[in-house]
Amino acid sequence: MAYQRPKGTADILPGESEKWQYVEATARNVFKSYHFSEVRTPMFENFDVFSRSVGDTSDIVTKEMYDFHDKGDRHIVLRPEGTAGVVRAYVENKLYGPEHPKPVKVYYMGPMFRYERPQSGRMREFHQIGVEVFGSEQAAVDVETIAMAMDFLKHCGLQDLKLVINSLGNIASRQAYRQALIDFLEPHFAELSHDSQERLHKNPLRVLDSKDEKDQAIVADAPSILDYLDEESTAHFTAVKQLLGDLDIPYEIDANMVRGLDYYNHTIFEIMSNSKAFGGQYMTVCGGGRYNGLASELGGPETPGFGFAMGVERLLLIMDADKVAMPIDHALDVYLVSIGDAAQRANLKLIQAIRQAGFTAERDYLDRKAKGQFKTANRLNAKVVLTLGDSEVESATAHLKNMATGAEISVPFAQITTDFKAVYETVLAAE
RNA sequence: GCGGUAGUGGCGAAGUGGUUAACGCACCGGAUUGUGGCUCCGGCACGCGUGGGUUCGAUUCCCACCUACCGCCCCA
Repeated sequence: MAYQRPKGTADILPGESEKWQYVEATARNVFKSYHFSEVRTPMFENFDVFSRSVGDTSDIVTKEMYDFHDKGDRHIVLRPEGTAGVVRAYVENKLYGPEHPKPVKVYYMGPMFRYERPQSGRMREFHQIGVEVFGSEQAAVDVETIAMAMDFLKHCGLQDLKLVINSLGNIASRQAYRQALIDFLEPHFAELSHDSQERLHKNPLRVLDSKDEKDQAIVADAPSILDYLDEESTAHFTAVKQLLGDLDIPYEIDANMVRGLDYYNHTIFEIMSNSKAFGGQYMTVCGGGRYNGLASELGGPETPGFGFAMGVERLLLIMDADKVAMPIDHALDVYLVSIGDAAQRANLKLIQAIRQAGFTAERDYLDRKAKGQFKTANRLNAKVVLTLGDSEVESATAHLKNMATGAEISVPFAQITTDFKAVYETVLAAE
């Protein structure tokens, strides 16, 4: 094989691309009903946009970014996630200005890049559908946005979803907890896994997330962040839980759940699926939360924010495993069969007229025999086949065959070019 | 970054240190000068992931690399 696609990338071919379109269209529809608008930001940003926002001790920044220096010696990175760029755009374009009604609600969909070892549901170039809401601290924003994510996944046919929430509290609460956690873990330092030792001082919350058994045993007795929430943080989290209850959205609280990105505070959540696609294990399809303070971190005014992102590859994996039926439209209205050069020429005008009339039409381009052309028409599921040979060209009349019934009728060219809709209906009615 | 498994035509899949690399599906052609299904006949890998090495000879043995899949790490 002369050329191969880069490791961890995929070609999304016809047959597969229709599924992507369906998922994307579903997202647009659902998001529209919540009054979100699309935003499109660059696929690469300055390095600082991510190191500032995602956190320079995060795994994403320390080892997973596709970064390089361009010909102007700018330090560029292919975006590893969507939020930072959207926040940058929000600030740079002053969407915080008074002429923009608050909250500003946007969604995006597109490729993200992380330098990782590919696995099922994890690619180096992968795709996310995400949303961001700027300008409101209200718990209703958290809850409605979570509800929208659930809504979307249900529209995609997903069953058995589990919503897990937690609160990281505001900056003060988080700082207090961070210290408490360090104080708790330090006596156990020698027993911790290597990774957790590394993280203890850089990002102790991540130790909570460790899958190492010994770490988990230690962490089991660690203080809970929920006990360190101050009054404001508690009030917010309580409101979130109440509103989820009002909407009858079931959820679990996992006080050990953290996020890989540093910018989160207050509510964080994940939506998980235990689909066969992941061997019955729970796998996260959607993750997000609140990120008050990120906009100011990127040079804008203090602005509360809330958002989520979901992995399209993972979503599609689940939909495949769960055999979700997608209404994919492959309909071909007309296939044109022509025998001989004169017929081919005549067909050109007819097929264009048919397409202009709003019908889907295909023909043969390989000079195949009539039989071969009919076989193709059949395989493409053409509803009607229009046949043309020398005699038809002479009489300026085409044969139209109803492929379902086998009935055939003759129609003058003039009628086909001027009113194909009527012709088509006549053929379909032919027994 | 670490560990494991694998890589033969468009797809699935057999196979061997040595003349022409099974078979199935798909596709193309013919039987049927211009009509879909079935059947029958015929065609379809100068090649066995890539590059080296061993050998008189390698798809088969050895090494490296690449890629995919699974797990770790982490995440969507």
